[in-house]
Amino acid sequence: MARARSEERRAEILGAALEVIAERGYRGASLSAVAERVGLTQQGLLHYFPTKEALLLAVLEDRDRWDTGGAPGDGSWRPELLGSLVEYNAMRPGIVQTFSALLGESVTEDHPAREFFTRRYTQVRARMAAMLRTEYGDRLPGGQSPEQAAVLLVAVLDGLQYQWLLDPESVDMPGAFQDFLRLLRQDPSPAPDTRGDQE
Amino acid sequence: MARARSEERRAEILGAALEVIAERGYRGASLSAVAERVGLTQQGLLHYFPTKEALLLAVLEDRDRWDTGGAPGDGSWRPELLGSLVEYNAMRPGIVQTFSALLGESVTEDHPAREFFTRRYTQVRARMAAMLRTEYGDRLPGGQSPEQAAVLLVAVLDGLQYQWLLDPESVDMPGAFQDFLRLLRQDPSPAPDTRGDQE
DNA sequence: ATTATCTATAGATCTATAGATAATGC
DNA sequence: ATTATCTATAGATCTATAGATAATGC
Repeated sequence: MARARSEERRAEILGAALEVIAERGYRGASLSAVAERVGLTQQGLLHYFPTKEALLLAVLEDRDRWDTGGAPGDGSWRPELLGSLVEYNAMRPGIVQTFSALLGESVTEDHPAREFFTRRYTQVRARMAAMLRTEYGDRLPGGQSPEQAAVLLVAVLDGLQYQWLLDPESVDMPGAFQDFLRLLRQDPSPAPDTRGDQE
Repeated sequence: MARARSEERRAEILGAALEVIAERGYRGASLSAVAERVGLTQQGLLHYFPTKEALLLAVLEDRDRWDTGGAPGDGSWRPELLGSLVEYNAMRPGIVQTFSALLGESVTEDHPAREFFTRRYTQVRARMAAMLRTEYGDRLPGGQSPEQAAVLLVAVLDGLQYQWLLDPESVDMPGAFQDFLRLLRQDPSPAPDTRGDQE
């Protein structure tokens, strides 16, 4: 049972770290703040993760397993599922904020998450390209290769998150993403436009 | 002449701050690091900007004046000019990095740049929408309203910057942006695809 | 007088190490 | 024995304030 208890504690700590990082970023997050949330002293926390950097990397790995774990290996993805993912994210600003804050910091020198994100984006682009190829073949309706469209797809996902986090009233993230999917499909259908930016 | 000297010094400091923020973000940037680059002590620097936050806000205002100043009020923008802007940015990773790092941090609680970015994005979306309306009227070729397209346009600009900063070898930022413009135009032209993500 | 800088320093943090103590598992 | 925590603390920083000193402008 000791192992199980320990794992539980670790998971609690990771959860608290996720929150604190969402609020203050990695550099702004202090070990004490994380420790306090799980009722430990800062030194007690270091028993589970030997350094602050180790804690961050554990958070990233954990989240990555979660996010990637939900979806099977490669093949079975479809663009519509991505739409649902965005809708899901729109209900969990905390997680989105953690990742957006870390992504922003990660472009900074010697940031411990930099390598993680670099690798991850390479993977995600490849996965998206594979999905688009399955869906559309070697050319999308608009003439782009799946690889070309994949970079844009990922850019839209990230870019929308920042606009949405800063101003959720004005930016309908899921709706905008649907617009983008329609654009890729070259589908000149309804395109409701029942939303904002009317400030 | 005293005023001029002083203004010069301020400008030097703003430049140094821009660099340090690019390297470490705002929270990670120390006043000493900025001061050192202009040959001042940290306390000497505080003679020009009374607090760290004031320095950040001055950097943002300064840059904003620059970026916005280059282009006239509203009307005369065209999508092609945006393409050139992206090409220009691709040659100045430092500036892009400063802004990307700050944008990332800004979604974090109580961040002094948050309000600035929120306001700025509202403005930028409005400006882009106006540009698209001038170019295409009330519906783009793909059926989107200018407002709908504007959110996506801005998202693509930001999102591409992160992917490019993390992995400039694999991501052709200007090329990808051109792909996006073609997508908006529904222009199934060449779409060269002479580039990467082949890792 | 005002402006530009400096030294000294208060007062907060922050991460990480050392080592004690209690509890748990065999 | 090992695991979980704690107290004490070293050693770095960091921002900001106070007040001195030199230089500049009138």
